[in-house]
Amino acid sequence: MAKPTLPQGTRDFSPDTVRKRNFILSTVKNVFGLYGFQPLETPAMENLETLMGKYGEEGDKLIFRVLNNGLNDPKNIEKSRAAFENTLQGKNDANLTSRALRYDLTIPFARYVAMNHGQLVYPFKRYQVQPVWRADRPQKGRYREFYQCDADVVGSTSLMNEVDLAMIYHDAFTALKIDGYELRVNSRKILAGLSEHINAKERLEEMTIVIDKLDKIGHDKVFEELSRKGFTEWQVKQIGTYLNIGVKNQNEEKLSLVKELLGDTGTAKKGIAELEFILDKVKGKNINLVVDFTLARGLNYYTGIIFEAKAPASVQIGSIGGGGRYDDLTGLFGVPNIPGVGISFGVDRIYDVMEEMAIFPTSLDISTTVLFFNEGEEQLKFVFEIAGSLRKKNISCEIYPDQDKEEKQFKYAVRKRIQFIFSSDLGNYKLKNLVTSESFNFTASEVHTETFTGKIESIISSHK
RNA sequence: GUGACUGUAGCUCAGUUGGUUAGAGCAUCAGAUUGUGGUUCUGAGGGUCGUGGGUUCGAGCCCCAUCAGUCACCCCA
Repeated sequence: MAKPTLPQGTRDFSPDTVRKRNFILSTVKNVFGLYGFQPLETPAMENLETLMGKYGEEGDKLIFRVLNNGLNDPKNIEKSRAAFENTLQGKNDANLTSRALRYDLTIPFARYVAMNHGQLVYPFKRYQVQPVWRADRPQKGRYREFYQCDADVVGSTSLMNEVDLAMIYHDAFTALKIDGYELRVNSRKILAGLSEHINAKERLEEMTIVIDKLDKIGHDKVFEELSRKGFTEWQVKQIGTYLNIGVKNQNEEKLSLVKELLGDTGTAKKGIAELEFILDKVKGKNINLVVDFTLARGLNYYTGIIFEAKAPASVQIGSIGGGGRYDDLTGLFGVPNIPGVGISFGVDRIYDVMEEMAIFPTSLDISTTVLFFNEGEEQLKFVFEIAGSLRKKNISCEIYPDQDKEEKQFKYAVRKRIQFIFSSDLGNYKLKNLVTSESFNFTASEVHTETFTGKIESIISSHK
């Protein structure tokens, strides 16, 4: 038997990690719920056809395909062989692979909306937390299997949806105690306005992709790349003026400067109005919303407001979430005119941020609340009853299964980070808090009364 | 897909210009000690040195191939 290993780019998650991640997810899901979003799940696999062509040429290559079964069935062999030949030519052939693992949550959602658009109640607000798979080559912080956590609202063009989503970011990060996070906001319409302003309307996408790299490669390289792509000196200079506005401090100041620069285009005006609407609505909400004209976001289907959530500068992790508005979610599936806006939380990165800031609640470090030592048949019968009563009170507890040496049972409790142990050695009944080292002793007569479970319960709940 | 680097015990790593029987710490297990908290001591198990070739009297070490992993580019979360 060969050594067991994991497929490239996948991870096991240990109990400690899962507890912490569940804390993040339940906090975020709870906030989604408070804003009227409903949970949705879609299958791990979609028909390959559903996914192909939705993520660009590069994206198609990164889709994990699932091999069909029964290729070697005698009646299929000729078909299989032909399909394989097609595949070698770089074509898809449903006779070889007709299904694939989901690549993101947006396209399956679009597929769901397109399939059910007659039945859905609009505006339809859903959140979805599931793993996705990419056949990318993994590297630091990038995996072939990872979780996405999305919330979208479709069927409404109202900017109140954007306001809600901004508040969701704020409420979730506040609940997680990620102080110092920053929510950047921009509008694609302003970028579109910029492209009109420099007479390069048709090159919006190209320009956006370069601007999006600003954070990583810096102003100089961005200008270089723009020149290399054939933007004229004047155009690059205008883009430079635009990008410099982002350096100014106050949102109002930035808006007035961008009005000066791009106010001559109707598109930019609309974008500015969008930003002003959102800023006005969240005024006084203590939300750290920062207008950032350099924010572009790589994905090209955004058409309006775009968001990016940044981790506190002290942790140097960067983006922990993002999203934006799109005009037409389901057009590709034959159902036109369903606009939407959505956001995503980067769960893995949020985990890293919280780990680095050391802000996970300490209660997450405790696995079981009480361990009952195993000290023989007679005690076992007794503690089994107590354990049962505590569980009914929703207090987690376990009885050590074997009558091992006390030291071994003790070590188990310490290593598993159990908060309390209960032992009854030689008629000396004791509940001990391993976190604070406090002990509570009981006499045999005390222990065998009906109120005893209640006593334990109150000790435990006062130490939470 | 392109490039660079790394593969020695369950884990982290030593291993000299190529030279007897490949080591340490941690972890595991057993025993002893300790009479109340992760102690200490002793011992044991555990390795085809990623795999396959080659050079050599002799390879963990040198050469070639191959596989795996890590990192960077592209792209993205």
